[in-house]
Amino acid sequence: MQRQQNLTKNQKIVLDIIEKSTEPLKAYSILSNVKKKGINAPPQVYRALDKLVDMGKIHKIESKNAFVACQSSNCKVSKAAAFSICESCEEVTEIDNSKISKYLSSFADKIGMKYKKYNLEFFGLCKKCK
Amino acid sequence: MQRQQNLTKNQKIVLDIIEKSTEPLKAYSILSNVKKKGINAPPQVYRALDKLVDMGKIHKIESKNAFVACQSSNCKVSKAAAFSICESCEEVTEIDNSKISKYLSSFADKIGMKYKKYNLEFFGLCKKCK
DNA sequence: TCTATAATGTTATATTATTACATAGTGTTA
DNA sequence: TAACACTATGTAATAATATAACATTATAGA
Repeated sequence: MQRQQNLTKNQKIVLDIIEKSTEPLKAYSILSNVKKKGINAPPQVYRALDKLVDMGKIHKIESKNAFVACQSSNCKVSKAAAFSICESCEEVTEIDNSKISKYLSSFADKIGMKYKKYNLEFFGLCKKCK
Repeated sequence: MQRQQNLTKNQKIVLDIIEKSTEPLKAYSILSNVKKKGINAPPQVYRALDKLVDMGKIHKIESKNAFVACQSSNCKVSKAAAFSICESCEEVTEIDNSKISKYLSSFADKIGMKYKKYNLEFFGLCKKCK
């Protein structure tokens, strides 16, 4: 069974490039960037991405089919993530907001759901673009 | 300029099938269901879907690449949407929650963003599957 | 070492979405 | 009505995203 800190070779390569990026990366963009490191085909990238998401090391921005490194240590536990996305400059920022988490888990209780995780994507114009 | 209530032929066909469905529908599933009505190719479906989303008549469940009819009259204005998704039975339910909206718009103020819309997907086990 | 399991590599293919361009309808106004 | 801009439609081709299937190799325990 794989542990948090024991990333495999491909997982390390993929995580590394995502962490170095200032913007969300798409799977095929990752692929083209890691060809020189011996990763040749989509499944190798997608497998690494899946595991990294499971571990909470990265998040998928669903509305963009792109991946960002987790910027919040909380995610390792909750796998919950919230992002603000600027519709002008495309900047994506992770919102580390325990209030949202708390609110949603109490909301889950109220409607009788068992809380697992959530994904929140919040669109608008950032400070700079406003 | 197109108005809320004046849907075009293709938009009506697509909206109709989404409204009649009890689960989120994918674009190509919609396509195969409307071939008998004279819609033959993906762009016809995607164009209708785009417009319907813009109008707030339907929402896209990003994590599933699928579309559901809006179940809340509020969305027409805010284009904000929240869903609970059961990971066991796949049931998707729209959460009409003004608290979340209010909270997020005040949050936007706080971080200096101009609020446009949000998409929240909330995963867990529903009452029945728990 | 043996064995079970996880990870990797590879080819092919499925699924989702868009581009590009031709055609037809609709409303406005000169 | 004719000319026009604009929206919607139809169609073929292709781009972008993701997975299936299977062979091989590495790794960790018993």
